[in-house]
Amino acid sequence: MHPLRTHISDKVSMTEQEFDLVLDAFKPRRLKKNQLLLRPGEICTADHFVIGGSLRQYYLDESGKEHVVQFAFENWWISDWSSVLSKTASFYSIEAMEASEVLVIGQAQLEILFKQIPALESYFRLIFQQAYAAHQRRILWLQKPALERYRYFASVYGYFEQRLPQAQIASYLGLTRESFSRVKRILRNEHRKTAAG
Amino acid sequence: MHPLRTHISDKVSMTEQEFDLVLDAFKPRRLKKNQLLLRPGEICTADHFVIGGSLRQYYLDESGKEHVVQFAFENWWISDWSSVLSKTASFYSIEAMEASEVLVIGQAQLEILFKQIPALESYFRLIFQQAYAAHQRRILWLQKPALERYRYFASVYGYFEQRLPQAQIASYLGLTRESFSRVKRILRNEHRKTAAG
DNA sequence: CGTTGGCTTGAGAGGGCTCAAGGCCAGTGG
DNA sequence: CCACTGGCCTTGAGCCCTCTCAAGCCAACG
Repeated sequence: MHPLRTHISDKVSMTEQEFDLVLDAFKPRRLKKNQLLLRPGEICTADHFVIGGSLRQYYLDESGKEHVVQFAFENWWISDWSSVLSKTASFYSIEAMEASEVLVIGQAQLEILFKQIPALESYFRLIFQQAYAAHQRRILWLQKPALERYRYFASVYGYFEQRLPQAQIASYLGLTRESFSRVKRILRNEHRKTAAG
Repeated sequence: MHPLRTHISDKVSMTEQEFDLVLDAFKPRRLKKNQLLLRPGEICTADHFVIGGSLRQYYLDESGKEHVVQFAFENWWISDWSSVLSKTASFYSIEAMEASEVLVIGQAQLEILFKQIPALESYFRLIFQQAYAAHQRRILWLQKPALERYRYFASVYGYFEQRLPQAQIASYLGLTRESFSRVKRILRNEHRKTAAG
């Protein structure tokens, strides 16, 4: 079954015909490593469903530092919904971290589909609801010290962690690479002690 | 016009009959100052639309400190959607900061209405989409130094600021009361200089 | 083998925290 | 009318965590 179909079926029920309609509205797009899917200053007009690879959404601050706000892997959605909704310039970049493939759907197209297929709107309502809840949790643990942040990250992102460069994880955790490196050393030492008994 | 009707009409179009159906599904609830609308450990099963007053949603950490994640004023929605969705115990409290009145709707009831009135689901989809975008922005400025956080807060929350106790604002900004107090002094001094020329 | 990218280590600085007082009302009761 | 109280905000001193800046290390690659 198509990965998008699987993902939708996990949340709402949709007929084959409806899903075919949905799938027709998407265009596939391949991205090379480090290629940008969205550039800051552009108005984002589409949503993207990740078929393969991994992407990150980040903000470039005044001093040129990158702040990762979001990752996306297989079966995740990624977009700057703030820009889409308000039709204003995005201040985020979305970049492929590995060679990736995404399915693209324009917001206008999506709105049309919502009218035809209420179940699709239910699905997106759930997606946003979950994303919102996840971000609320993230705000909480961003206020904890570095070590706990990392522990939480490791527990939530589990095996994805291995696919991510340290610098990206550090940024996502709101840490510098250096501090992140030190945090990991502390954890390593704890494990050594535990292992040694 | 009913405040909820106004709020819905700003985002989607809905007939009188549909809106009457919606409104019938709500129950009003009055809260005294400091009264809890949601207690940690409870499963949250409802959404709440604020008619009057103000509420805050906060997390009590292991050391007993409160972390405000969200405020709600007139015409805002507030709930622990994470708990609603997953039907698990909430780790948030929602408390009235002033004597307040909210309209309550159970999630089950809401799902039924979604089936009957697709426009309502559109409305909620938009609400969540906006809430998500707002939280993403919040994550960004939570990483900036205290002064900038406060400036941003003041620019976004504008006149609500006067209705909020300092301690709540401090917590929302991820600061202690003391640090927040110092930040405000710095800003006052800046203004004095500017005013004096 | 030099370069480049990604990770680690070190030393010093600084922003925000903790703990502990101190000030300023508004409300209350003598 | 005034002292007392409790809530709320401010101030101060010292500390700690994380940042910055600067090297150093290692593996991959040309």
